[in-house]
Order: sequence, then C-alpha cells, then structure tokens
Amino acid sequence: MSGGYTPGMSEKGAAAQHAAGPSVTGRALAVLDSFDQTHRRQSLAAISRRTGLPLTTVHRLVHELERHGALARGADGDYEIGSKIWRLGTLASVHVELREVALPYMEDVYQLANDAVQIAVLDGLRILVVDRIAGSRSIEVLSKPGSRLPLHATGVGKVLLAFGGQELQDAVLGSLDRYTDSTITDAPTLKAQLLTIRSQGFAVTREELAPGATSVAVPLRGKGGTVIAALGVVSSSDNAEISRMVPVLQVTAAALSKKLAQSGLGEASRLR
Amino acid sequence: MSGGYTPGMSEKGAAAQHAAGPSVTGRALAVLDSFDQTHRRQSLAAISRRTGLPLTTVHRLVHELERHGALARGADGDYEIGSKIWRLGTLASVHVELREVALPYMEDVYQLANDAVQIAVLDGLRILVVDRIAGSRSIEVLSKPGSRLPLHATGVGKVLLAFGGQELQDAVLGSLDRYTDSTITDAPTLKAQLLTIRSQGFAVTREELAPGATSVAVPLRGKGGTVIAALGVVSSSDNAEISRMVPVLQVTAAALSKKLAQSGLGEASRLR
DNA sequence: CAAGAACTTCCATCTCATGGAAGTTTCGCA
DNA sequence: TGCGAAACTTCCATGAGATGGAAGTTCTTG
Repeated sequence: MSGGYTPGMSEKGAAAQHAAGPSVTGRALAVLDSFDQTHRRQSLAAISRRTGLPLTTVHRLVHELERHGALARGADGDYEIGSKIWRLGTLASVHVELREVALPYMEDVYQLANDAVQIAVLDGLRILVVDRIAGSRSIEVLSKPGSRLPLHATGVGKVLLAFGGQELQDAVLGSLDRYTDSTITDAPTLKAQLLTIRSQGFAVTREELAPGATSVAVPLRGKGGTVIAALGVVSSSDNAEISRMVPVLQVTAAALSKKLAQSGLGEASRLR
Repeated sequence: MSGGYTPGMSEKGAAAQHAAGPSVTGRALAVLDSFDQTHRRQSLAAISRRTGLPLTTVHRLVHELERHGALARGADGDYEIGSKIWRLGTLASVHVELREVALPYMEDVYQLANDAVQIAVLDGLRILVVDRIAGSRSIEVLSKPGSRLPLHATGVGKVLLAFGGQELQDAVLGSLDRYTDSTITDAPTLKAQLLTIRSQGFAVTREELAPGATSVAVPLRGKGGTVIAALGVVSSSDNAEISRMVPVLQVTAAALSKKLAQSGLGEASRLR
C-alpha cells in the first residue's frame, strides 16, 4: 500500500532460484522454457517443480497457454509444446531462411556422402543445430534440429569457433568439458587447431563428442563474407574416406554462400 | 468496462479484432501471433497496429520478450521471432516426432519422384505443412513448413478431410473458397470425391489451389490405425505420370505408419 | 481400501501491468 | 540542410488482474 515498494535491487542474496524476474511474461516463458529435449512432455506438478513456481500459478499459466495453442495436452494429461509455437518458430528468420535455402544443397551433399549432413549456427556458447538430413540408417547422431552442442567437440562447432570473435574464443577456451577420451580439453592445443582450421578452411573431429563418430565441416558465409553458419557431415569412424568429402563440402559451401548473401543473410549470430 | 463481461459467446459481431482476452499472457501471445509468413519482421509500431494494443503496452511486452530471446531485433531495428521460440517449436511432438521419423522416408520418395514431397497434419480447419523436401529446382510451391493451406484444394488436405470426423467435414464443406477455375466449390461433388478417396486410399488434385500444380497424397496412420497425417507429392501439371507415384506413396506410407505407431503417435489431430 | 500425489476451484490481498502524456530520436522530403 | 511527422522511449498514478494459500476433488499406488 502507501508504504514501501523499493524499485528493484533488493533481494538477490536469498533464493533467486530462477532468474525469471517478477513479470508475468517472464513466468510464462519460464514455463515454456521448462520443456527441453529430455522433458518434452511434463505434468503440471513437474513444471511447477522445475520452474520453482507455485503450483497454482503454473496451473493458471499453463491453462492460458493451452487455450492459445502454445501448449497442448497429450492424451495422458501431460503437456507439450503446441503447434502455435512450432508455427511461430518456423518464422525465425536466421534458421528458416537458412534452412529454406540450405536444404536443397544439403540434399546434394547427402546424395554423395550418404552420411548425416547437418547445418548449425552459433547460439551463445554452443552450436544450435538448424537442420540435419539422415537416411533411414545413418549412424545415430546426437544432433537433432534444436539441439545445442558444445563448440569444441563438433566439426561445425570448431568451424564456428575458429571463425568466431576473440571474445567467443576466450569464453569457450576457458572451460573445455570432456566427452570422450579424444575430446580436446587443452586450450593451447585447441587454439592451434583453430588456426589451422581458419587457414585450411575446414575442420575435422574424431570421436571427440561421441565414440564412433567422425565429422568434417566447412563455414558458410553470408553477405559481406561473414561466417554465419557451418555445414558438416557426420559419419561412423571406420569410414576412412570422410576427408574425401571436404572438396564436396567446399564446393557446396561456395554455392550456398552466394545464395545466402543474396537472400540477405549476414547479420545474426552474435554472442548474446 | 465495470459492467458486463459475460463469460463467452457474447461478442463475435462487434469489433472482436483480437480475441486475446484481457490476460497478460494472452497479450504477449497476441504480439507473437502478429508475426506470420508475410510479416516476418515488424517494427514496434507495426505490431501495435496489427494487434490493436496500445503502443506503450507493446513496447513493454516486446522488450520483455526480447530479453528472454523469444523475439530478436534485426539489424534494421525490426523485430522477428527469436531462436528461443524456434528451439521450443522443435519440441512440439506431433510435428517433430513426425518429422524425425518421416524425413528419411520422404527422402526415398523424393529420389523416385524428383518432385516436391510434403507431409501435413490437421490444424483447425486447414492443413499445417509439417515438412517438405524439394530439389533446387522443383516447381515453386506454396507450401513451406508452417504454412496453413485449405483442406479442400490440396492433395494432403483432401486426405485428411476424407478420413476426418463428420464434424470437421461439415465445417469445411460449409464454405469452400475458390482458388482457381478447377477448385471444387460444390459440396456434394466434394463429398462424393471424399468417399472415393476413403475407399481407394489416395487423393488427387489438379490445379485446384494454384494453376500448374498437381498433387497426389495418401494417409499416414498412427497407433490404432487413426489417420494422423498425410504424405503427398506435388508436381507440375504437365507431368502426366504423377499417378505413377501412388503405389510408391502407398508402400512408403505403410512402412512409415508402422514406424509412427511404434514411436507412440496416435492421439493429436483433433479439431480445436 | 487407505494414503498420498496430482489436479482443480475459490477468493481476499496487493503487486505489477496499464496506457496517457511528454520527451527524444529517426526518417522523409523539399 | 532543416522542418514536420512518425517511431521509439521514459515516466508514473491508478486499479485491473495476477497471486498463492487453503481446501476440495480426482487419480495412483501399494
């Protein structure tokens, strides 16, 4: 009432669990954000637990979101992301323009490589897999569209890192998680590799993220020559010929880059 | 104001511009919803105009949404859907599970048909294009992933309609928009065709949505045999052999349906 | 069949969204 | 190059709408 209400910067020390801020919008997005690759369908209570929001609040929000098609309720009562969100996501231009333009070229690569072909952009300190093509029996890869994978242990990631800003490299080189025996966790080693990648124009990984998977990748450039994405092939490790794909990727990348520049891509991919 | 607010079924006649309801969540979603295929990037003022919300309100909401990555600001200051939304959309199971499972099969069809291959589900009274494969030079089709197209003028649409509920058919047959000279706008005619489609298991359209485009489509079934999606090929009209694709589609659909049933698809696709 | 968990409804309290007004920046045009 | 208009941003008094504890209902599980 009449009394207090100090603007902001008061708490912070206390709970401060979910940095959602007190706004309704923030809370609604926190609810949506509680869904991820391993929590695609959640019960009300689960959402409440994961967001730290009181059950009643979640209940209200979730129902409102459902009414608008942002969430959908599965047959078992669990909730999942609704088609409205999917449709909207379809409009995210970096990804969609990229995807629209790139898919046909990825097809071409796929025909030659017969291994999983993927394309990714930078998203914070990880790669965001924008799209991927894989035959009915390509090796089981971790990357699905929407996956966020580490920069230093994937082919596309190394490319984006090598051509990324100093600021980005510093942040990533600061902490290199290990995924397999072959993961490069030594900053100087990686740094040297990045230089090579820059000069030779492609990157290679050998079982650095998952055992049995090898990949090569090349950069994609937009307007003005800025690297805005990376194109790569992931194959099973026993395929010694994977480096054979480099020229194919490079030719494709050249053609694709021209197209991308035309369709106006070229900003994007900033480190948030 | 102070007065009324009868629960539901009141307005409809009057303005009723944006049936957003007074909730914050509703308003935030209205902002997001103001983005569509033809309005992928919008200025603050444009959003305000299109949603009917006061500029100040939009200003606040948009900034909040941007802070959370739900919107992104392009280089020119315009806003667009952000990668957070895209990533979330990636989790929408009907579409993603569907897409994940179906893409390889679509590949196979594409190799044989060499024409645009698409897959769609029901979304209200339209189809929602879930995915599409097209070579670098397939005919320019209207369907991109995320497009919502009419049920009675597309191959996939007719399939979904033919296998849809009575309620759905009634609603659609009630108003059949015309797109070309060949569009079927006579309810009895269409009704007869739907029966044929049900019995023979595939649908054909000839220039009913856009001149020069022909398509064939077959149903995809999930757990329990319910039709949950449709698979189709779109080709240029002078391709007399398009019906040659029917067996291919049917074989593929059979295999795909089995897979879909396995991965638990089978609810979804209800008429909201 | 009982106990606990998940979900829903209710409602008094007060926080936070609201949107008009006014100030600042950007843009288009002469 | 300068002026008017449009786009954007900041401010803040007000009250609409969000909040969440409590209690009731329905589903699970042992």
